[in-house]
Amino acid sequence: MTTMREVAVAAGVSQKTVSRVYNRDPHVLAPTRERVLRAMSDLKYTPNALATTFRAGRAPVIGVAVPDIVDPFFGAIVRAVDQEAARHNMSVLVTSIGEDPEREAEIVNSLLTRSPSGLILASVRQEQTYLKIWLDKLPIVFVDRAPTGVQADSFTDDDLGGAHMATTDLVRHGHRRIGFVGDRLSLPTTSLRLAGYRRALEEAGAGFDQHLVALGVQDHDTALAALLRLRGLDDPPSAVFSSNGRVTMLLVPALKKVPVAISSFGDLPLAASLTPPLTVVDQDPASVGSLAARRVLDRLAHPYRRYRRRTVLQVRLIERESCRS
Amino acid sequence: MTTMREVAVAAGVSQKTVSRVYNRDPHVLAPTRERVLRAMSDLKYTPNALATTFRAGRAPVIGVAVPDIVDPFFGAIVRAVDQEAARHNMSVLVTSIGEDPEREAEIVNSLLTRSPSGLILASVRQEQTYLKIWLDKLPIVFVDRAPTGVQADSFTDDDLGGAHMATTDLVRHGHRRIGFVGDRLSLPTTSLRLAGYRRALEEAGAGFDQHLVALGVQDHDTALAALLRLRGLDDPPSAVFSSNGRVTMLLVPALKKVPVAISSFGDLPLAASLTPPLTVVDQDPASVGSLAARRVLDRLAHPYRRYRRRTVLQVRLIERESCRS
DNA sequence: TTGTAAGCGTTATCAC
DNA sequence: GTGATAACGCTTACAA
Repeated sequence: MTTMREVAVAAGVSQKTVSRVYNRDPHVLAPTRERVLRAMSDLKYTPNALATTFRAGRAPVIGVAVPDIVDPFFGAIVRAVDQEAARHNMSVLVTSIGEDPEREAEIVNSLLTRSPSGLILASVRQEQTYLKIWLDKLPIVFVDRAPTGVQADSFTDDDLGGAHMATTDLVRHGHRRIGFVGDRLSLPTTSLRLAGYRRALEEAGAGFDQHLVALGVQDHDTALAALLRLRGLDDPPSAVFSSNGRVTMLLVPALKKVPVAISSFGDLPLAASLTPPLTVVDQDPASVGSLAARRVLDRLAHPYRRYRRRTVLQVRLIERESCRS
Repeated sequence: MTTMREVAVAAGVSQKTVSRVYNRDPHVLAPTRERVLRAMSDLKYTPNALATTFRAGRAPVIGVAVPDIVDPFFGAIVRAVDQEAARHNMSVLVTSIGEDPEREAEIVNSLLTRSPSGLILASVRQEQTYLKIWLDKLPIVFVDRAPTGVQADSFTDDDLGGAHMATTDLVRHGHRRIGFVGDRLSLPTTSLRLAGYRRALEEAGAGFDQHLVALGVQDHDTALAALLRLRGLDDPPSAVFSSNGRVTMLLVPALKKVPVAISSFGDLPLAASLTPPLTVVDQDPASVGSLAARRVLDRLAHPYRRYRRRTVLQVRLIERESCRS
């Protein structure tokens, strides 16, 4: 790798002049610039990005931490961030947190150690106070789940509204007993969706029944168990509302054994091709990722500008047939 | 952030001694080490990773470039790399290449500019000679698709064998006219799978018919068009073999309009829950990612050791009902 | 307009 | 065993 110093020698100028030319500083005479440019191309000069980064004190990189990059929802967020970042000559440092809240701080801190210029996070924790020491060092933007215990930007979906919409839709299709199947109430998405579900039921005069709430779904076994428990109730539900796409993915195979109408918060890749086609609340993760990335970039470009902290994106119901049954 | 210099002053030693203590150099007297360690914890010393990286000349990072991170196949590779990397205090720089071969070099070169310690690549190009200048600078490992025009490690699946297996299975279910639906023959995966398909047909005495090969599938429209063209043949196929998971994802919705038996190279998230359940060749992308990451790490740890260049992983057929028709 | 010198925080060299 | 000094490649401050 050839360095600025070498280019400087070749062009018969100082290192600083090469730096100026490279960085398009106008204070260089045209002929000088020509000489330097020639030397640069002759020697195939490429700047050492590591040195620039070191100098700058931060890497031209956006860190992204999500529960699971294989989940198409989070995958879409990461891809959108990547595209937005690429436009600004930035790269994306990703990591999958997993579902264990205990490990998050360690994983994210290790990501932050790499001095990214910004962080985009879908936290699996109930509070994120461990991030406090970082808040004044780089822009941190929460996606999908708003922060608790720290002040930071967030782009989330209208969890309450979406759940309300989906539940109301089930009621409209004649369901009175509707189960809620989810993972952990410690996640704001889940608790908000439960709230939306509950409100819809109450508004419909169908009443809220704690027994219809089945939490703790983590894998195929717990998903099946949840459905079996609901079916075993004295007054079993005729439909269930699944609180997120991951849970729905686990629930779908179990529906073969425990058929029941279903509506899902979160779209799935082949939702329309299932039998019956799945009714879902569509979330547009690409927009979330894109907005989050742009916010990071905006904050870097305009450190003192003020922004709206919390942005809630609208969701829409895609009615298909699984809500009937 | 406190620096080594500050720790050195606090402990009354030289900067180099702090460095030695931090790096567990045994050539430090116990009492000296104690003093330094105390100073480090008093001042909450954390090394500046950017400086270390600059010094080292490469970042503790593995670059990963895949066509599309949202594709669960590639997502699983990325996640596996991430897990393996994390164990070695490395991070992962990802990027989605897209499907345009023209853009790959630019995208991957920009990733390489960040000086990752290694690169894992699922190329969308027919040849990768643009990587030649990098080969002696960092370990490059190809996944899913073996390299052409450059010598590098690769972890791929048994494309020919898997396609042969799936096609033979279709024949066993009574199909004689079997279509091949794919994307681009310039991808080694596609051409190898076509070869396996062809060999299976010839071995079965069913003969190979060029008209049964439908390429160019890129989206829902082209997928449907491919099926329609095949159905319109004088002697239409009773089954199709889909050359990869992405194509299958596009084909599945079209099957509603053009029903035909199908078998897919590449598993899908809800393959077993479709109607009919999809017969697939299962690929285990997590192993591919994990092996690739370990190879990168091994090469970094043992620069002069020799390794097998090409590793082909076995695949297995998961028989479900879509192959019947 | 151009150049000199210093410095970012770490590690390597080589004395002592 | 420990430390002074230089070096990595770039940018900033300041001079000329």
